[in-house]
Amino acid sequence: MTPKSIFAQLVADNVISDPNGARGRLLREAARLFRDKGYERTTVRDLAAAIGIQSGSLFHHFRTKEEILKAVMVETILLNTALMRHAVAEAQAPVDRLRALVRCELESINGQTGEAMAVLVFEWRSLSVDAQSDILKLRDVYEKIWLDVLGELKQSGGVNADPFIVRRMLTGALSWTVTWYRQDGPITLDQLADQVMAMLQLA
Amino acid sequence: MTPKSIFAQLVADNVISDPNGARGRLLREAARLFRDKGYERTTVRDLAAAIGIQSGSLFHHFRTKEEILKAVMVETILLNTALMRHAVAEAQAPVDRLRALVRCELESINGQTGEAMAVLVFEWRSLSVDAQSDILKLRDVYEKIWLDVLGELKQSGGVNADPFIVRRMLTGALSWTVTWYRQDGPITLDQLADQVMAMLQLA
DNA sequence: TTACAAACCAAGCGCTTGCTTGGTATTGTC
DNA sequence: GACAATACCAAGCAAGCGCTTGGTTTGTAA
Repeated sequence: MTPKSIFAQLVADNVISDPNGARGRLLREAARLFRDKGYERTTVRDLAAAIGIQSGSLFHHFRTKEEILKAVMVETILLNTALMRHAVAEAQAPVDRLRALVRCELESINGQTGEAMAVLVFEWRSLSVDAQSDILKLRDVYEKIWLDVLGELKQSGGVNADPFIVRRMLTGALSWTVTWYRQDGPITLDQLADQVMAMLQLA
Repeated sequence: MTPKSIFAQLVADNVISDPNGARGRLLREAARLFRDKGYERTTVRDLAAAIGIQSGSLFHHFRTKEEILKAVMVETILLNTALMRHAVAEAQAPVDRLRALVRCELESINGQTGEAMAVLVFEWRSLSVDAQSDILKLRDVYEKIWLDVLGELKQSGGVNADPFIVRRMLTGALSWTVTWYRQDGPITLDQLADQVMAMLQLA
């Protein structure tokens, strides 16, 4: 299963929006604008202009501006949970599974879905409390994949620190790459994943 | 030199504002509001109300709202650079110096100056480009302290990964603690620092 | 007591915001 | 080709925003 075919399957199942449709196009542009300018600084007029419609017409597709932000986050989590699941399934040894997760999350953050992932990380506070708890449930599913792998590694002696804490530290470390890593820079995502493993003395 | 006396010295030297004065009080409240609600969602009326004056009166102390954000960031960096310098000076072995830096940054993020540090990390985009480059210069001084210590450790074989990358990963990991660590929770900041060192297989 | 600056208030201006409204094209279906 | 349903536009409203203004109070020092 390639990332592309996973994506196509989710679109077919109506889990995430078709990027060619109006809704999907808006969500992609919204993610880009939200990351570049922040949710608050992005106006509904900006969003509408990005897909070439009037600002009022936005509210035919979404009831509120916040609903757009939430949709970006929900679809991003669902997609990346699926990608993560497949990445971990293809590796055998616990260390390899961790590397696969690291590599996959780096790809999520710095690849195609990077804008949306950055929004997920940095625009959390812009959501209402209700929406936050909805997203949190989806995140728990995602996080469990990580915790299972880190738990294995702890038992086998690969890591010494607490899995929960390691995961939280890695969340911050990997998310933060969005602020400094450039795909067109001197190091590849594979090399970056290697550096992370080296930092943890696991390679 | 205790953290308190370092703070007092900086106030005496007019490097940072007296927390009892109007300006210092506003900056502390601003940091709290900016962290809790975000810069954009915090209005000048919120800021004024927090120290009990009218919104217009704010502009007697600061020319613009952005100037308040910038002041929060500048003072925070200057304070923490000084704290960091003293922390690293008191440790001897490279590993101990790294632990001192980790411990110090955890304190910055989760202690008294936590609100302001969170603002520094998460409200970066809300600054104008000019203000960003001003802050960046101050950050470089701060970062050099880290890079020197990590460079030593790399040479002595304590770490295998690239110092620049390790620092960036640690920046993310430690900053991220602001989103989940609680001072009144089950683990202390010292234990958290130990976990970080264990994660890096340095303890 | 006077003089003057710093600190503050009350009011509101000009603008932008998210969102609504009433109406018009466009599309799919039988 | 009739007929909804869908997608969109043009206009604008009510509220909130950062900031300004003219004037008053408070602190300080001669």
